[in-house]
Amino acid sequence: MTEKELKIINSAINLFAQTGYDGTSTSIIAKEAGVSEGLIFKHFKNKNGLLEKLIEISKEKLKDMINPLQELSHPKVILKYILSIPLNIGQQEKKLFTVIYGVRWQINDKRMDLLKLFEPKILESFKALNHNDPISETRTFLMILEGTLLYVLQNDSQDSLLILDNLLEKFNL
Amino acid sequence: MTEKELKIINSAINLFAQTGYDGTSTSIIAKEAGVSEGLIFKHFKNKNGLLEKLIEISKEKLKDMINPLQELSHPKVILKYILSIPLNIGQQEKKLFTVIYGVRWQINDKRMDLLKLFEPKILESFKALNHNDPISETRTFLMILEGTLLYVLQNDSQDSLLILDNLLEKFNL
Amino acid sequence: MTEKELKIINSAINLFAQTGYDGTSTSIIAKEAGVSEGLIFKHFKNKNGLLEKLIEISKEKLKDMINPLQELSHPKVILKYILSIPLNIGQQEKKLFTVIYGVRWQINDKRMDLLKLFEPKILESFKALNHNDPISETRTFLMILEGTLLYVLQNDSQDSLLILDNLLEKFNL
Amino acid sequence: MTEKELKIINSAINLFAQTGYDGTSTSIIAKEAGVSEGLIFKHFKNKNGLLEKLIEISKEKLKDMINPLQELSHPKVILKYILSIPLNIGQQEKKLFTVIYGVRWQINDKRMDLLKLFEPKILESFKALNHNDPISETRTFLMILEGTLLYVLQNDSQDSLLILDNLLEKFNL
DNA sequence: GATGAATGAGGATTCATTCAT
DNA sequence: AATGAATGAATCCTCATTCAT
Repeated sequence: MTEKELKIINSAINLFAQTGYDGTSTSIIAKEAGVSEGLIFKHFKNKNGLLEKLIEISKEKLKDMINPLQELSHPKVILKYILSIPLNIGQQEKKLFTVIYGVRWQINDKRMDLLKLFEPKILESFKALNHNDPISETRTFLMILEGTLLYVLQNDSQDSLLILDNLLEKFNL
Repeated sequence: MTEKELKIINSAINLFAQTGYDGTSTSIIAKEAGVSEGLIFKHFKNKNGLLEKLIEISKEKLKDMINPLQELSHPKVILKYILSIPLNIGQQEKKLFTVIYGVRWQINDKRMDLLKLFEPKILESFKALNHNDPISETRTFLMILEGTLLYVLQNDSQDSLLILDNLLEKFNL
Repeated sequence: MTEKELKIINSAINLFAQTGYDGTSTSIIAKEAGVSEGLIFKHFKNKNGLLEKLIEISKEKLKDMINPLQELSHPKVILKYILSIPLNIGQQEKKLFTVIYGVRWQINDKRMDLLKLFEPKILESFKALNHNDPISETRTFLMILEGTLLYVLQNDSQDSLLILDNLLEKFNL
Repeated sequence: MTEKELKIINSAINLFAQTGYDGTSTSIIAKEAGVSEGLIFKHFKNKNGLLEKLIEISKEKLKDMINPLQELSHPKVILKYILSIPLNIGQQEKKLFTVIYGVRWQINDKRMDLLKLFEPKILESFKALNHNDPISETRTFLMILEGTLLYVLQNDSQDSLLILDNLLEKFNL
């Protein structure tokens, strides 16, 4: 990955997050990145190829967030940790996820359902806790997780802790 | 409102919901509506004017959903009712809200925050219930409400009742 | 067919004949025609659609050349007439056929084989003349017809009559 | 001439013959040749330089075809031989000539008129045969020669002998 | 109210070409 | 000799929008 390739990616993240995929021209991306427009196509083949790259990067980031889960064993701790994820994401991740959400409504692709990645872990945890309807509870958990993520993406709130406490209580965690 | 005007609106709702605002050309809308392209501009001035119309319609629909609330007095009943709203919306509303969500990420406009409309009622209800932190609880309630709406928009689920029960329990309703 | 549509077609014929299909940009065509570039695409969908139109027109012209054949009955007269066709085409037809020939090497399409249209008439005539191998003779006739057309397209010769006489002699016509 | 240079030339012949000069990008040529795109420009300066090389090669091939003529003395034999040339060319030559023909309509260059090379020999032969209008007959001969070449380039026919016989008869050869 | 011909700016993409290594 | 990253002009095409009828 050359330096200019990286600059393109970063400009794309910023611009797609601000003005959306369709609303961002490749020429602006190039200008912002200080790069010729042609280079975008050399590296990513397509404007869409550039988007695909961002999706791929998002997946990587999410996997990095899941990794620590492997070392946790207690189900309550696992669920706590998952619920805290949306409230702890950094600026770069926020932008990336904003891009994904902005595009999700045009592109019907399972890969867009980022949080689905957590489903197995959540289900397994509720089972371990002997919840009487773990499947429903998992669905609700995911819905709330998504609501939280959406809130964070749009509000840059400071009271993450307060929000988290409130949510934990709802799930007796 | 002429018949052709209505056809334009309906085509716009369907197409914007499917392929997004930017992804839908005025020419396709016209073709779908069986109407000349020029007519769209006669009636709505702009492609954006057409979108504004859809937003306006969405607001109307939401107000229709809030109206019954005026006749309810018991706070628990009010909150129950609000939570049930996303789970009971019809096909047309679903499409409209999908349009709004698809556009929300490019257009930073308070009017896009549809559910904010319910905030006063929710806050008032939690206060009436003597909740010890009604403001936080309202925020959480709204987050979950949005998570629910998102889920409904994307999954056309059949078990609305199950989901609702599960959510009510979380708020002791 | 509007006036501007016609202007586009004429500019296309001239430019394609001069600089080839690939060598002619839609923007030059538009400029030459005194028309906005977009109009080309409104009317012909594609640059290729414009080419298709020219091919279609060429076919029409050829059919107009064949029509008089229906009224001829004597096989020798028919063959004479066909051989004279390349030598009598006008300026506009010359340009059109030049376009077709210029494009024929990239596009492998039966429709490009203009002279094939005459094959049935030629074969029928040689049969009527009791030629001992009418199929071979037809092939040779077509080869020579094409050689003649090519010569005319590239040389704007004045001695059509001389050439024709020479050819007629070869076929005992 | 390095091995890679040769590979470039061969790829160019194949691709230009298939999709035309304009229709073939230097990048495809490079890919097909298994070579970096830059190398094309190192060796041939230009895309056009590459074409010039192919034209040059074509001339060589034609000269190789003419050479045996020097050893022939009888005019009828000479004309026979010339007429047989288009019917005996190999695959590689076919492709090369197809390239030339494809480009001939854009580039107005005498060098494109391949068969002109034979003119002196043909004229001289008809004179030796005491033809009463050797100039006209030469022109006709060249026209037919070109028609034959065109036929061969487009039809990969198997009955070369039959065609040749038929042509010879037309010239009393 | 309605049409459809016409516009022109802007968009994604391709392509020949250069240059440092 | 050979690579491959990088360029920027040019190309085809789309799209919102206007206007005469």
